[in-house]
Amino acid sequence: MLKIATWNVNSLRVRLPQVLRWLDENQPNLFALQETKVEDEKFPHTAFKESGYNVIFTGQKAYNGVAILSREPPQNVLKQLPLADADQKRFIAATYSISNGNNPFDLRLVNLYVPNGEAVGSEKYIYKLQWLKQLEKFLQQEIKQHKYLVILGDFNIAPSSLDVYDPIKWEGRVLFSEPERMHFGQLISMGFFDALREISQEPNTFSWWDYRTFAFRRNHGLRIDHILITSHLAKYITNCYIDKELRGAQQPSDHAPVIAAFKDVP
DNA sequence: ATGGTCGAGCATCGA
Repeated sequence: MLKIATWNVNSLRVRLPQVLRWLDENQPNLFALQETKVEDEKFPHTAFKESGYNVIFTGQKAYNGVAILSREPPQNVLKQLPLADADQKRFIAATYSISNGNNPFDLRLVNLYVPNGEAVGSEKYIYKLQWLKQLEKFLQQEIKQHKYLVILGDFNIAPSSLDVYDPIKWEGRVLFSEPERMHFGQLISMGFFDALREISQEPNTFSWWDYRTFAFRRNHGLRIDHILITSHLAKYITNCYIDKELRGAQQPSDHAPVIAAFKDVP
């Protein structure tokens, strides 16, 4: 049994009690976090060690920042997307030896905080598309080298109209524009599987709701947080779901965690 | 109706 999860926490220091409680209750092997919004010197690593988790992170003041909590120790850690902006801390990857009964295998985990893009046509939008292009170049190499490869995090892309509460209103807007969806489709044609869609085709399954306009209460959300897996893992997936409970908690992140579970690989 | 609310860190920016 292997459990992998991702959550955009929107400030790790504010959400730390929620992260620790969620870890204790769910016991994932691997937990990817985005928008930690904390410099490395101020990262709260001791709290995770006390919970029995290894942690790797790369962050900066006020914006961005990613981390991976893991039961297994990290190997071959990479803290930057090659050929992308090194000033924005949006990428961290590592390899983990998964026990898998008595038949261990190496799993490569790539944790992303894809640029938001602000508005279609803006400078930030162009930066987002360039960043995604570099990601695809990187993953074309990575997928050759790693049989068990997982790409997860906040992609800031809703892949299809099933993933948007009002697709007509959202058509052509940032997070749901055609070029962004094409990039997501590129990852699928590269050989990745959308873990949630391996389990369920339900519409209105969202991972992010705007803080404004009572969006969560009205389920006005988008599914922009994803777990992508190679076919070798897709064969053994047993469950994938979004834990909406945390979004309804006191002082919530605007995102909810996504969780995927796998049975042992023969 | 181009608003609204968070978080970081102290005026505004980013989402």
